[in-house]
Amino acid sequence: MANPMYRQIADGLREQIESGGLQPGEQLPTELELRERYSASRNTVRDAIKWLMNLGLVETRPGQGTFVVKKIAPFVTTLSGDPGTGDGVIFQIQVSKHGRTPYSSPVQVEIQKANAGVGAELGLPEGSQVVSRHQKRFIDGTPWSLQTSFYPRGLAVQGADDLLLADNIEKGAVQYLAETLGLKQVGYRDWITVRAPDATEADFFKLPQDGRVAVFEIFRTAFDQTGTPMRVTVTVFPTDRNQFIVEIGDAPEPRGQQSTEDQGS
Amino acid sequence: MANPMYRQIADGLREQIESGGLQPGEQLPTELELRERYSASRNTVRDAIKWLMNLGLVETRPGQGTFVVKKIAPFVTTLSGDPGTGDGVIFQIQVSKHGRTPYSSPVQVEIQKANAGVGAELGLPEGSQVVSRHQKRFIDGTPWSLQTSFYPRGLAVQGADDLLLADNIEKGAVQYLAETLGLKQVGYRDWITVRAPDATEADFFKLPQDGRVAVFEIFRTAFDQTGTPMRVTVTVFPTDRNQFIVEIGDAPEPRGQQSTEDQGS
DNA sequence: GGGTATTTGTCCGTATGTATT
DNA sequence: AAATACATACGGACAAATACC
Repeated sequence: MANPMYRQIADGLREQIESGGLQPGEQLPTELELRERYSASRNTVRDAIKWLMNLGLVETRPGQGTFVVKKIAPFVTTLSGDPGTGDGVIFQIQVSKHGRTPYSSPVQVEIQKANAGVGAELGLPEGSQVVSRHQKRFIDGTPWSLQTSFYPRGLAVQGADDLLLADNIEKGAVQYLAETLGLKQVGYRDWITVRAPDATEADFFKLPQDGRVAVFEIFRTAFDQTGTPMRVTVTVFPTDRNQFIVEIGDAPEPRGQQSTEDQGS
Repeated sequence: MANPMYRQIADGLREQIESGGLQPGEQLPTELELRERYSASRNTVRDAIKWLMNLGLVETRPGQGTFVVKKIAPFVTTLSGDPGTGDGVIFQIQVSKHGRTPYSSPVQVEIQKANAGVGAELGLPEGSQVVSRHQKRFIDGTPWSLQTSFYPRGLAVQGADDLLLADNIEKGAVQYLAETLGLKQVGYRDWITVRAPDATEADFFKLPQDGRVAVFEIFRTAFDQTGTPMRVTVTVFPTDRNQFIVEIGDAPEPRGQQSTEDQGS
């Protein structure tokens, strides 16, 4: 009896879940029933359920019960796309291609002082101003990613006025910059990290506030034909519904989205 | 008073941590002290600390106390390397280049029946046999990743006998296959997911068993000059000490590892 | 090694609040 | 309004891990 009782209870339930005895979406016995079944106090049963919650296996709904989590059908984004295309356009294309419905919110534009990370990445002097363009993205109505692009303020001054327009740029900001300023995006570097969501992100993605579900944070720095960084785009994706693909060298087309276990809705 | 008391206590402590009032590695007040400071019961104080633990801000050590977590200096792996080089060689090069010390355990070789995922990815019929080569990797003595490569059993039969040797192949398995069978790796596809670690992984990486710290799982399918998959490599990396970079098109060299906040030891 | 104090971990019982049906 | 089920909060008891003498 090495393990504490709440772990044994948790393991028992876990086995039922992983063996399929309890299907995704199905309700677990109530705390009272578990208390009797395992001859434990209600608090001990609750500890077991908290453990399973931290593992992401179950979720509780006050007034209803405890349920086996249904996995969200993940969306797979290919990071190694055309080096000359903007992120918004890529999102629309990739999502549509898989028969799902993309939606991008109107762009929220601000002029900000660059913070340390973005300023350094863009190669701007301390305290420079940047144009920030923020968007929320959805797939099939589900909140999917939060994206903010930063452009040097100088670009807008040099003639790319529409960068300051609080509206989607039809052909994408990258294409627009190519047409107005001759700035061609010839490559980018993505820096991928995983962290706990902040309160705003948890709220938007409807994630639990306690940080159980982490988010990807992808910093994309894009370069023009002179090797100068022309934008930094920071996109945040919940890890419970996003996966990524990178293709290097010659790789045949994948056979479609690996839908691990699409447990539908 | 919208928030429950344990959240208020947690927020108070959180502010002290994020403002720097409590430094990484520093000990928090004991449960007894917090109980008096906030006029709450010990269990309520413990709920507050559990909340902070889930957020990854503190850790508890039985018999000692509760401490602000010290972040591990992350290692950044570039996924978009030379399309013709194997993963083991890349690991050695990249880690050494940043002045850190790589170590790869001896290879553990097994012949297995391919599971559904690997078999499909390699394009093998149901139930085919594969050679599995497993390695543990460390950086500066810290467990860093678990890697398993799968090769079609046929390759060993066709003359690549050393695939079955339980030992590191000096120049890397990929180079070895090129020399013996003329199989050149010309590209690969990485599929990046994040999930909770299983018990074995949590144990090896010294992660908490409750799944607070997630792991990256990267499926790399590598292709030979005929477009045929020649290997599948699955690597697991804890998200608390790993980040990734992908470079597409023309991107200048990064200025070195972004050492977010290297909070030393 | 032993003994003791400190600190967190587990487990119990109970009461009351809040969300949902 | 009533019943059900989870959420919060309190108090107490003992166990286990650690540090120190």
